[in-house]
Amino acid sequence: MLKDISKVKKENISKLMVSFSDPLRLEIIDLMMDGEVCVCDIMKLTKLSQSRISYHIKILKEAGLISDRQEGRWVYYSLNKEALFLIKEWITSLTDYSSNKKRCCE
Amino acid sequence: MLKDISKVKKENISKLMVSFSDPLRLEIIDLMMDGEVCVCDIMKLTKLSQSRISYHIKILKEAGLISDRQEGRWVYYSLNKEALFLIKEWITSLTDYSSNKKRCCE
DNA sequence: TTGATACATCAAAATATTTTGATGTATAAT
DNA sequence: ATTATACATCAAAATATTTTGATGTATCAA
Repeated sequence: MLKDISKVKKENISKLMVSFSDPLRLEIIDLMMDGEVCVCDIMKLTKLSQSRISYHIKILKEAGLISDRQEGRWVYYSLNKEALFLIKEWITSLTDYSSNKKRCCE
Repeated sequence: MLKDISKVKKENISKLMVSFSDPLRLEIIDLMMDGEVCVCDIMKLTKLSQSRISYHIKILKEAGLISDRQEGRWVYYSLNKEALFLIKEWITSLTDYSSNKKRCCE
């Protein structure tokens, strides 16, 4: 099964996956691929309301997917590589599954 | 379904991520790491209702994450490696993002 | 100190997802 | 032919998530 990875991190994986599960959040993540962004950047680029963006930012942050850095009035958000590696590791463990064909319902 | 990796991407990624976003589905995925399973296997192992399992199986299937193979009365489900590689590739593209620090809101 | 900017947070409404229990379909065994 | 098994599907109810609009807080500039 998921061995060592699952024991400590299953909760995290779940939250991370939820954080990826909204199209708007995927868009925001997409924007962060070019570097740090602040909410006003996202507003300009997506034409979405501020509170709506803040809401999604919060989900991403609580999942550990993004980090923030305040500078004066601005808060800069960026992708958290550690979290991305965690997911990648988990996906890799999935691709290593055994393809045994089993009889079921015996 | 997932054939043309570079082209389909975003829509599929979104569906795949949604399919990962439910704890029950993660459990089902976990069970599939040991090889094929049928609904009755999952029922025995998880003690969940049949229709509940079927519902989640459907989501996973529609996202392209699992494949099915019927044999008599049984339907065997297994993880679809192509889909897993697609996700991995996407996550990899995220980890390659640039970490530029930019001034915002100008 | 006043006003503007950048963002967070809140409660209510809108919307989407999940669960349940019932029913349907195909296969297979008697 | 009848019955049982394995699973799918459906509609309604339960639950969770998202959106909206208003308000709050901190920073900064005049």
